[in-house]
Amino acid sequence: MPQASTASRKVRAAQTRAALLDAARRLFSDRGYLNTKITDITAAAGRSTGSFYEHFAGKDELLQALLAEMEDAIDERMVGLEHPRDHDLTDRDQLRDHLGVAWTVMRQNRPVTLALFQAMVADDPGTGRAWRDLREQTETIREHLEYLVERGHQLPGDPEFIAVAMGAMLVTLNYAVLTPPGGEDDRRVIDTLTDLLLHGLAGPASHPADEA
Amino acid sequence: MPQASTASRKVRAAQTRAALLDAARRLFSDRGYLNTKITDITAAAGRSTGSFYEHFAGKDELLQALLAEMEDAIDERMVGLEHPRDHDLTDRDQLRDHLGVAWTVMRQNRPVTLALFQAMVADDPGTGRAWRDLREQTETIREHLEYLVERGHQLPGDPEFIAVAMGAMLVTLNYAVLTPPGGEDDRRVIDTLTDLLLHGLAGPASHPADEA
DNA sequence: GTCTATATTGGGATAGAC
DNA sequence: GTCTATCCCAATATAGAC
Repeated sequence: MPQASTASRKVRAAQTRAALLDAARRLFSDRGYLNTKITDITAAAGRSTGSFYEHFAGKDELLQALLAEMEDAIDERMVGLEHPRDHDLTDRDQLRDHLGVAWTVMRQNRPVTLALFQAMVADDPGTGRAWRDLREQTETIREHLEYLVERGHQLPGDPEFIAVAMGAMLVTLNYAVLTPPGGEDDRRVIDTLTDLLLHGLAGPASHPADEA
Repeated sequence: MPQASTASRKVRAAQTRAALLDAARRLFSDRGYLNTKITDITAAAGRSTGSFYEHFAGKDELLQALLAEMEDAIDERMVGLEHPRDHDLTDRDQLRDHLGVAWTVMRQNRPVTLALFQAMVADDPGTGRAWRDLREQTETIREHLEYLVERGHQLPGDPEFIAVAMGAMLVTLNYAVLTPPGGEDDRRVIDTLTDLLLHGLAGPASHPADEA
């Protein structure tokens, strides 16, 4: 049975770990993952370098921990929500819903999504990691698109490619757009992307009847 | 007036410079810009480190030189080609033409475009460089979109944002797609992107009359 | 201009006291 | 577990002979 001192030791360890993760998040969203040094994190967290390695083997492992935390948070919010394969992405509301969730999650976890993006791009291009990562991240979208194809809908091309292309646009915009999350800007982004991806630059075709 | 030995000296210097640029191009497309060390370049070029600094102040300056070479090559091929603002990107042929040129140029200069992409993403996110770069690279598209708006066409959102979103998709796909340039794959990519951006996932609207 | 050899530095990682 | 102090190396950059 743990003594009081042992327990308190554990608590402090957890505090340190949390402080490191928190400092990392703050730094990542500002200077980015690549330019943030381990010493920057420890300094911002008010801990020592030695202490860092007691908790993480390196910066990449810390990023994995942040990712795990993010996924836990998402799972918690999504608990019990069914997500059947047969969503119709050519339905505006359903498409908007998907893009909205994706965008919101990315924005709310910007330090992490941004770090993952940098890590992906910093890797050697020849490894094909970028395609693999994008493919994984857009798995759900791909399934929905494949479902559409099965039902006889004519997509502009290969579902896998289209899904990756959509993902590429989203993650890069998430990186490039600086406006703070949760505001009016997010709504506008989601609306624009929805309409762009639904009907393209040409817009919803105005039926001859409408013009009369 | 330069002597024979002086001229030959200049020639050898130019050769070295060219060898360094060439080696860099080869390495960039494989391991990427960020992971390529200056010593890698000099080794691949069969020159010494000291010699490198005689030609470039650093890796970033070498990249600028590569960029300049690329722009020269483009200018040369585009010489005399008018590019009026009043292109209609809701016309399939014109849209496809723009996307095709953009994609082909990126692919043919993949070492450079890839390096520029990595450099853009590696920068601190807070500086807004990503948005600025994407905005610049899509200037032509933006102008065409603004022209459409002026003519009363309803775009899915702000022209600047749409142009950047299109650029984000293109440059990230250029990074992620590994297939060699110039092949059948390029044609398919261009076709898919054209149709996706023209009419979206829903596809060209089938008029009620067509279904009868 | 190009080379070899060396200086320099930033930052990741560990040793050992507490 | 946390700290301070130190080691270590990779990679940049320079010095100086040729």
